[in-house]
Amino acid sequence: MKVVPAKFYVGRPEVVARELLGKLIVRKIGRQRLIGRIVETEAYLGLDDPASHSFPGLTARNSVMFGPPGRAYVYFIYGMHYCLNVSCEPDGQAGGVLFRALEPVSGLAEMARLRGLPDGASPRLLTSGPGRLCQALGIMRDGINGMDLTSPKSVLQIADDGYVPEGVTVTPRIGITKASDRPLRFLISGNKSVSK
DNA sequence: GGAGCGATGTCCT
DNA sequence: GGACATCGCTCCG
Repeated sequence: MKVVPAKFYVGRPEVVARELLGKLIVRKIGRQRLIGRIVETEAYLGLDDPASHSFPGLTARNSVMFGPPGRAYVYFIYGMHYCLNVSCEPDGQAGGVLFRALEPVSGLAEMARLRGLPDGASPRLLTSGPGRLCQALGIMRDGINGMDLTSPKSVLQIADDGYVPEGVTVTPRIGITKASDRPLRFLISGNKSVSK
């Protein structure tokens, strides 16, 4: 199992989003390691994508999207949820991939605790949805936004254990009002942890 | 099991 | 002041 290098993220978001399927998100909290397999992603493009946070141009909030590839972009939405993205494209160009769902692999009891669910709760409820997966991994803006996901020292990383998805399904993106027709959502076909 | 809806903070106009 | 890349609860069948 090795950390995915920064050059992986230099490409276009729709390519990176597709290739991230099957990779692992590794979250270190103290001695614990919470691990989930990426089963659903969405690509958000740059200045030509009205649904993207980078569409209005560079602001304080979206600056990570315009920065170097492989960094965590975390934002707060609907007054109570966080969402996790990774920046793509070279430094100076906007683009990113939203993580929409994981399949829990390791640390399920701690994920349930962070979610406020009883130990032994259905794995589906832990990390199927962008807000849920952030809560299950203890991800918020402070301390995580801007973090380099390609550094072995980071407490949040993307890793590759060689797993290759059998099938990939492409659909329009979910929960957006603008540009909701573009096929930029990617998921592992038939996976139980994909969001609704 | 599905439709409807309220909660609630931050950012940008 | 309004929109928002969401979630979980209620109510109905």
